[in-house]
Amino acid sequence: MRRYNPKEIEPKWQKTWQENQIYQATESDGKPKHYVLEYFPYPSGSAMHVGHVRNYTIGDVVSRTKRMQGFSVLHPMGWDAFGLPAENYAIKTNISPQEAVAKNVANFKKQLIQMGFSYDWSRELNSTDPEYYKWTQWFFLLLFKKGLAYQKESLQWWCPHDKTVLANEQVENGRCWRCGHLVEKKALKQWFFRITDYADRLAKDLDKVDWSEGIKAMQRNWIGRSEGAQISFQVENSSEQLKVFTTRPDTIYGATFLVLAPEHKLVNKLSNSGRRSEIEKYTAEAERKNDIDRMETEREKTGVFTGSYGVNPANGQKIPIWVADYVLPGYGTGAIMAVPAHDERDWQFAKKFDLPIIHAYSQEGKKEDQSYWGEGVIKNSDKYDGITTQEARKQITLDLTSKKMAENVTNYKIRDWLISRQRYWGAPIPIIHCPKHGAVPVPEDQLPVILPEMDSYEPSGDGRSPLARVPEFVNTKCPVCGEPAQRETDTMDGFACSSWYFLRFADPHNSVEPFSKEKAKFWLPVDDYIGGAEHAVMHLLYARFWTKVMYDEGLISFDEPFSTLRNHGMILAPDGNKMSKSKNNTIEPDEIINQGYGADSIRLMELFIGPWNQSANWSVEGLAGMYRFLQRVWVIVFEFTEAGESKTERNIELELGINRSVHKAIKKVNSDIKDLGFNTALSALMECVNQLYKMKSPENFTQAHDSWKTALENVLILLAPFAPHITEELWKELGHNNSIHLSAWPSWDEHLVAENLINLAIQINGKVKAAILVAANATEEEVVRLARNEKSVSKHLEGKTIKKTVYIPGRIVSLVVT
RNA sequence: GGGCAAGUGGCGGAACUGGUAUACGCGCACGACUCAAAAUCGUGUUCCUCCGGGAGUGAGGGUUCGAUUCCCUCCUUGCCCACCA
Repeated sequence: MRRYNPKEIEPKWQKTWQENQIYQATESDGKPKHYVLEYFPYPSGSAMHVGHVRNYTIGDVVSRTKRMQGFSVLHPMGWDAFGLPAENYAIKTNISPQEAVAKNVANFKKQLIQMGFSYDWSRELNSTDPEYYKWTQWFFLLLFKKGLAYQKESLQWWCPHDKTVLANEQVENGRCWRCGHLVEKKALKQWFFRITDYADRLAKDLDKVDWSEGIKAMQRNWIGRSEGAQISFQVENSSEQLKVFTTRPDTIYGATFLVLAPEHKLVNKLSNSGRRSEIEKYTAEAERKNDIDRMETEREKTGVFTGSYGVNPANGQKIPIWVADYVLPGYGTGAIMAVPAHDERDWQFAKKFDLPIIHAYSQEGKKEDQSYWGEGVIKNSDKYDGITTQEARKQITLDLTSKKMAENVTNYKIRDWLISRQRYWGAPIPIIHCPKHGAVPVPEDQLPVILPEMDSYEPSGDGRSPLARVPEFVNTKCPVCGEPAQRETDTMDGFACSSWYFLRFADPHNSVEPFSKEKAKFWLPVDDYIGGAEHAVMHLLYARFWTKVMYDEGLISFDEPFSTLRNHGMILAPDGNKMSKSKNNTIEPDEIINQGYGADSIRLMELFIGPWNQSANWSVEGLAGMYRFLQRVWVIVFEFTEAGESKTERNIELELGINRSVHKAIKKVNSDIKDLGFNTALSALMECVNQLYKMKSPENFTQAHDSWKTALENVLILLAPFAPHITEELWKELGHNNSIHLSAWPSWDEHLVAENLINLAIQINGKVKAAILVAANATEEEVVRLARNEKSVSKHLEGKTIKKTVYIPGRIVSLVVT
């Protein structure tokens, strides 16, 4: 018998699969389609570790299973290679980003191939390829023409380390999501995508997709839709009205002051001359203040009185107008009505500055000594007293609306997507600035706007892109008038590239359009999108937005790109920490393969370690168990083929045992794999192999040759999606010349799986006292009689009376005695 | 503070729709093979026990003939969001 040596068989089969192109996706074979996609990776300098590999393993098992179950499977791979990590890596290693990407892609690809993943490499794509970013630019122009891309001067998050602006989503706790430096605010003219126009649909359509509640909640939270009213307060002795946004118009009778954000337009106008210097000092301070400080919820409230008053439109009360930085300028109207009795922040502010509070009362009529924001019955509100808060919300808004002092308004926390970056390594924004015609789109036939090669592409930090230093790039002619004009020098956020790549995979080599409508219609939407939760708000939100824009444009016939989203759990280092180069605790598949375990054992470990959607610590010892299991499969198959065919007397009992064991496994693997229960599917296979292992012997192989052969074939097929190399090798050993990965998935015979003798537990007063074997078709009467006569049961029944008997067929007999 | 997960042997975890808790794997112990070791194979492995049993799924209650599973209260951990009115 040959030894099981993964180092020898794995590269061999990887080469054969590639040569025979067995994983190529085709639209024309009449099978139903299934599109499995893993987030396309960012090929960075450091190699992939076993944590990354889990994502691709899950996708590969799904793809392989679906393929064997008769689907035409699209399982592609590409490279999301624009962006800061690639550029920073290139700067650090002193090579060009182009070279850096080529090098890293080659390394990643080698790693993926040696894991035996079944990608259709003929569809490989790279977001930095002009043939790809040509269409990213095309989509930019589509958004521009639809009025969804615009330029605006505003204060933006700026990372002083990476020397570029960042989108809101890319600022984490006041720090840059890439390098971790504290971000600042900088006034710059920037490009935005009007994602806020789609906020409502992006929130609502989450109901249509099969995603985990967690991710949906994160998106809903990020979009932050809230319904309320915009209410106008007349400013006393002025023609100005102060508009505030509130979700609780029902509490308007409890409003005791108004608050403006320091940045609010009316601050200056409403400042009393006597108080002006104090107010200016406060707003200047607020502006200077670090944004993290300002967002700190534990901080003491600060603020200053303007000296002006507003009139409550509901009751005509005059209330003071304050300025405070706990009110945010970018949300709602940048001004609020403060109701200390029903809002914790207003309560704190009122306490701090000794402002009046109209207290809430508990149900027992007790005066509350804190703010109360729950629902209830209205009090102290004139004619609204006695109705519920929900009812009052509607009624008060309605009454104020008729007086033209309010309107229903829906607000969102989400802001427009800041798309421009002042960095070199991105797709150039295809716009030409003409002194006469303003921002003019680059004509479609001039796309792509090629990113020029530069010797020195480091950011300067002056807020301008390095491309501004290339006159041949910048200086051009206006497409409208032909007069001298200048190209836009900012590049696009890398997330633009990844907002449509899943569509390009349907038609990756199309040179006349981003994708053909027919091919996109055939393959999309993605049936299984697999990846980690780190993309919950950024990529997934942006890709949904682009998809809806394309839908509105009639390019595609669906408006949600990912029907099912599968969020896998993270693999942590054995020490329980996240794997990272800096912690020096990464484990790479390469080392394990070199040790001789092989990719198949790694794949098994990735899945057997726990439920696919829960995180787990990598286990070095566990890997040996996977290898042992595979080796047992190896041994049975070889001992079987070496035993030969000599047909002696058939052993019916043995045949039945073999078949039963395998059919049970087929059934279990089928039901588990539907919900990605890979760990339990593998345990069922191990159980089956252990049983077969105990049955095997040279005589038994020849006595039940055909049953053994079918059984082993079925075991190999079930195992093939998990361990593609060893199963392919053993498939050949069993005499097959085609690939196991193109064979049909097995079904099971329910008669073989069903037991005719059932082990039934007997409970007395809820405690298990015994177990009896009964025929599966026994009547209740028989079963109860057998149960009562069982020795360990009858002794508990002596001198007692049975009050109740419960019999659940196939499960339990429960006797209640006194 | 809000949302979403999760808590079961020495460890990773399993348990269908409320029906014999601890499948499968790791580790460990003992045995076989070996001059020996590794590898491999076999047996055992929740805890306590006076060997009759008893306790047991984060804690405490409840519903039920029966609860890891359903309900209530609480504790702990992870992730995401957080002055969004």
